[in-house]
Amino acid sequence: MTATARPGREAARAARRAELLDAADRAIRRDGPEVSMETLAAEAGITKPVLYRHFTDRGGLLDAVAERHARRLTDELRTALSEQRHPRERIRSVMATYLTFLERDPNLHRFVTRVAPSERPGARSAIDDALTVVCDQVVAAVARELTGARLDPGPATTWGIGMVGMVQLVGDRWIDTHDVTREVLVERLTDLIWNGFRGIVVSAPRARGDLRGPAGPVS
Amino acid sequence: MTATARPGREAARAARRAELLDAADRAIRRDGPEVSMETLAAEAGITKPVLYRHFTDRGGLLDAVAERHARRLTDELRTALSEQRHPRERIRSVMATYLTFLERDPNLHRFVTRVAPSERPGARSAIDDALTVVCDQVVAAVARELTGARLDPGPATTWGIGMVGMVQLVGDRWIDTHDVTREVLVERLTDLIWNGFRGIVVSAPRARGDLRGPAGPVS
DNA sequence: GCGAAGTGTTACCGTCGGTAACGTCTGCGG
DNA sequence: CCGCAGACGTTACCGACGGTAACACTTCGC
Repeated sequence: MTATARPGREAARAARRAELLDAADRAIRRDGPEVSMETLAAEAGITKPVLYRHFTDRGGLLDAVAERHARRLTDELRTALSEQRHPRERIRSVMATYLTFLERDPNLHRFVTRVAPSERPGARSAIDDALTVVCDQVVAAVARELTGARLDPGPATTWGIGMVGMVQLVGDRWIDTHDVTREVLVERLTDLIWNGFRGIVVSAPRARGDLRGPAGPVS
Repeated sequence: MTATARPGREAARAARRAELLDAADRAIRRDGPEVSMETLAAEAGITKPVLYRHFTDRGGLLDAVAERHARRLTDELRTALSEQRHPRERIRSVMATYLTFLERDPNLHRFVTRVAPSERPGARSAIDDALTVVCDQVVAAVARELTGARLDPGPATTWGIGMVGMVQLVGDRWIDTHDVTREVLVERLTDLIWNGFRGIVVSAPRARGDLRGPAGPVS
């Protein structure tokens, strides 16, 4: 617009894209996830073809919207996982982070976890990727914990993913009922997970340096 | 008044409905969950309006298809929960039941857990209900276990739902990778859950300890 | 035979995702 | 100053799909 010199066509395009995403975000928050492309465009003050010049298709747009939030979430989770030193606090921190995110905007969460993935039949959506990222983070943390305790890190993937799924469904139901406070929920989930691990660690054969088989560290 | 209450009429209609559902089931298995109503009708050897006379709309049809499988699953889970006496075996049995169901027809599972629910925007789908039923079953079992151990059954809902979510996501990812056998997966999940509970039950007043440190022997 | 009710059809509508084709403003090189 | 390249925006349309109206054929009780 003004004397912005030459912000670079590329940068300008990226900025415009961000604006469109902001508008889409507003529209989704307001009208739910089934908004038509027309409404999406109208919210941005333009018409459909412009949207299609910035995003390949509806799936691409929704995917991009979801990706922003997913990225924010994964970032927060990453710090939560890295900040806390004590394993139990780490678990609790992750739980609290996720549930806070969930509580902040339930509609958006529904959109991200339910609608956006199923909107693109075959393609791997950014949401799937984001969930994968979250799972990978947790899995890696679990694996570290296991190897630190001289245990076979093989089950880390299963357990890590399991924790994510656990929090996901619990959170999903909790949005509707809101039957307990977030703090209580966090406490309960942490209890279950923490005790689960402690039980495994305590009851497992603890031969030093005995990682069953040639199974290396988890990918 | 509709005094024409033929005894066979109602049954015939139900039978026809079942046929249509069978056809829909085949089509979904073959072409994925995004099948058009035309294809669905064609698979049954008829045209669209007939479908709409038996089911209110697309959502209703999909819902009915999903409900059958959901009912089968919940039945199997119910028996699995009631047959086994030992808590650990009960957990294992439920896990195995669900994963077997999952393995038997992955596309169908995807359809049931992903597509069908989001197909009806606001309405509570039969799938949601089915998931609720499953959760309720597990929650009740957990509550029984807790009260049996003279513990507060308050967290039962959280833990029960958490377990369901855990198995759900783990199973979902497992379909794609199939990185371990079902038996191993069942074992790992059972380990986590069982140890989680044992840890809680054993250490009613929670004792905190670092995983890496010399965790005091429990049990 | 005749209406009622069920089963089936064709032909259509409205919506929506997606696109082609056109107009407009801007800045650049001649 | 002219013209042209190209991004930004539009209108008008297509095709697919969910859903429905209207009509035709069988069946059965009266």
